[in-house]
Amino acid sequence: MSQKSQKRRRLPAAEAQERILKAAGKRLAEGGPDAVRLQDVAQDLGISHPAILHHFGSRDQLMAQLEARGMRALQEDLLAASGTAEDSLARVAQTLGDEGHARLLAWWVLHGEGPEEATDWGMLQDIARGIHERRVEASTAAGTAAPSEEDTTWVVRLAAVALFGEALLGDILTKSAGLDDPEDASRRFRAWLAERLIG
Amino acid sequence: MSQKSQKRRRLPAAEAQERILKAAGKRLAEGGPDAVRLQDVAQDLGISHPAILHHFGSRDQLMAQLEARGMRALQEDLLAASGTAEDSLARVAQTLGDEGHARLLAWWVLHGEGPEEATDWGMLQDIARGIHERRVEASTAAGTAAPSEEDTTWVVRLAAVALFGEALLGDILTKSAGLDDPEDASRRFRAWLAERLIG
DNA sequence: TTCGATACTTACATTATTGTAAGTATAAGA
DNA sequence: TCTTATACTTACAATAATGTAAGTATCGAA
Repeated sequence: MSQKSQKRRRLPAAEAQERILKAAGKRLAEGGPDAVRLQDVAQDLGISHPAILHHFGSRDQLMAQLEARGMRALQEDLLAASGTAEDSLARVAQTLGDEGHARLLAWWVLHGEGPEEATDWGMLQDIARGIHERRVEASTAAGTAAPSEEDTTWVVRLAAVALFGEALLGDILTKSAGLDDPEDASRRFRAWLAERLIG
Repeated sequence: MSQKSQKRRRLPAAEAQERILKAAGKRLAEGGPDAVRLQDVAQDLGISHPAILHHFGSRDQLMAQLEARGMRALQEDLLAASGTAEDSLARVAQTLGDEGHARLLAWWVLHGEGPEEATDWGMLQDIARGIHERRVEASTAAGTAAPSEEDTTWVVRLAAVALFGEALLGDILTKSAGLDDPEDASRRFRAWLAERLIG
């Protein structure tokens, strides 16, 4: 069934590594760190598992690169999403949910030894600051009292934990509520949440 | 170092199983399903790993009982917490966070094949209904417009995902914000959230 | 006190997974 | 075309996990 070894293909190292990281990342997002098995990843790619060891040295080093790569992608997505004022909640939600980043983050948090050092969470402070500025502007434009900085901190924190939780639990909650379209329920919930967070 | 086998102790089956479940549950909450290894659990208890197999037949059956037990405990805690009108958010938060239930839930969600069937999520609907009644009462007492049922649905969903997310991400977010006392930050955030959810 | 059920142990089988050794073959440069 | 570096393969070693077989010892009851 395997396609006859018509001629061994030999990729440049960079591309081979890229493919391996992608395949491993898929398994990581779906089943967590323990689901990243060299043999499985190798089979996904139609190569032998020592080929992976050849490129990465050991499973641990592969996982380290995966972590770094994943967190970098999450950061970039978050930054990009938070930059667009309009509809940013929906964008972050998509980043967390559809892209599987929430699951990745959850795996690392649960695993207890995530990429703490590798990740520059300071970025979140920048985002919070940016949002606070916008909130102050909005309130002055509306002639209402400006929100305190602490209030913005909590609003951002609420958005973060709520979207994260929604990405993980949304489907279960929808089912438990007796609804049938998780997509729709999630969308309406996020709309309601955005309204409530801004207003 | 191990205490000399002075005399083999022989527990009644029920108690032995109880101890095994407890030890396995601890490992489950800390490291997830893959961290529940028969040999480790056995060592925690000072017994040999086939003793566990003797009581549970297989690792899978042990995990099944763990799941059932964990979800039952979570449900009971949630019911108990939601019964007390005052401060119920804090109680649910404690149930989710301190007791490790949020982590358990997360593990199962991530693992993809949680105790779907075994768990009666319908309970959540009952809780939501009870909360809605209280909200309506409160609004009539205050002379304000009664909230729609849908609004209550979303409020409950928000509380659920936010507390869940906070239980998992709280410490990281606190650290990233440059604060130093995660306990205190979490408490203040929950207080702020309660205010905002009710008000 | 004896006897039977069974909670538990030791020793071993099985399997899955990571890692190693040694060789093969392909791409690329001289 | 010859050569060299190296991407990759096959075969195997090492380890760690679950599960099994057979026996031992303890508790409870007759």
